[in-house]
Amino acid sequence: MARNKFSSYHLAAALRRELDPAAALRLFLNPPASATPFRYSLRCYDLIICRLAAARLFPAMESILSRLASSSSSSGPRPREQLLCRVISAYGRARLPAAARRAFTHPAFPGRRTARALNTLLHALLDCRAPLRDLLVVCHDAGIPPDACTYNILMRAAAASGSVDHARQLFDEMLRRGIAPTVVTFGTLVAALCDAGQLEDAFDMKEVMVRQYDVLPNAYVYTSLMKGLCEKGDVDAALRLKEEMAGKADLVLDSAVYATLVRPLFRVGRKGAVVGLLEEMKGRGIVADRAVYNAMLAGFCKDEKDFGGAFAVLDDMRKNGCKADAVSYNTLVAGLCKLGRWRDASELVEDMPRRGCHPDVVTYRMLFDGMCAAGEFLEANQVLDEMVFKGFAPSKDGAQKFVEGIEREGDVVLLESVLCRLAKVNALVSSGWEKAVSGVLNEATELRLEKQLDSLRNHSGFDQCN
DNA sequence: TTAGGGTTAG
Repeated sequence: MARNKFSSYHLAAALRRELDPAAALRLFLNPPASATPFRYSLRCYDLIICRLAAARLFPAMESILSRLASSSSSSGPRPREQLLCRVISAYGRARLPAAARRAFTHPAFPGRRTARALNTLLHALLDCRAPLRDLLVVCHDAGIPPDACTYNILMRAAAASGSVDHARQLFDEMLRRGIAPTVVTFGTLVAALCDAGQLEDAFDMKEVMVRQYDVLPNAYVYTSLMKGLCEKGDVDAALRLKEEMAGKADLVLDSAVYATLVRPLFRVGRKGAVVGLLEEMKGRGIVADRAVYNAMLAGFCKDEKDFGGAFAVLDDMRKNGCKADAVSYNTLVAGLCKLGRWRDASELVEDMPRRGCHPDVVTYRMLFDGMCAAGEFLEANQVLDEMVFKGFAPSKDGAQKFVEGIEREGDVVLLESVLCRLAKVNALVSSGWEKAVSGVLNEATELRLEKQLDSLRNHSGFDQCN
């Protein structure tokens, strides 16, 4: 009988099998009956916390952390810092900086914090767009000796705030403290210099890292430099740099290297060279990813205005097992609308779910704006219906143009319905509707509408619209 | 635990 008992080992296996996080939580809280009180292993805590963190079920995750805190205060193995790092990162990805900071000091993890946890927190805060000074305060307060990774994150924060000089100062500081820079340090610095347009300094850094620090440039360093060259309009120099990479046995070319080159080549009218790049990738066994395809879609739609070519790219993506995302489709929708081809855009949007991608708020806004720009307000009205149903609001400009358009149609009933629907998604701009209303409505209707809209603004009268 | 590439609107 004892052998059949459901142990923490069995629970861990069951948690691994259960893909639905809510079901996994129920399983964790109510393990099948066992003769003795159930003892949770650290592994079970680890599994459920990671699952809840990934699913962003934070309140549930916090309650499990509290249980862990009270259970780990007794003797036994301590929760690993790696788990703490998962929790902190999850809060960073969810843009919850205060929660990330609280997690860092959570009593469920009684062990001493190392640079690893500190670095994870710094990175989470950087994800939340925290300014460099906040990160420096965190470093100071933690009292943990920084390592190269700490400095790399701080340098990136400096660059993100637009100060390459500060990034360089941090580099000097790490050298003074005897911390050896890594290839990531140089990758960060080169990218920062390129973003700031300081290409010469970036190329100097590529030399210095080898000569003075014995660190070889990798694909990250090369890709940043190639992008920098393209932005200066020197695509050929970027292509030469790619050849330099190919000539080095220790370097592996990847999809990112090629993605960097695609749009710049389209921009200068060299789409034939892009075909050559794709062939080259194939020859090297590099699979084109979404970044490469999306760059091609933008090239065909915006530079070439060749929608046959763009749709062919979509087909290639499907054939090659690369799933087009909303951005891929939005690029096409935007291009079509810009040329007044809103019918084609509308057909594509309708077909998106069948193709495995649901239109997002950007898709609808572009289609809506495209129809308004073409003066097709009744068509736009249909799109608005779908948007409101999904809780999407049109852009401020789009809503205004639309209301003005409906006003010109002179259909009072439609105008009333439009204003109500716009109000539902908070897209009512007062200047727009007041102007529209004053043009077409008689005083009594105007007064009634105004009342309705006031009550809508006070979030109390949605039923009046139906 | 840290760095590179692409793209839609506003």
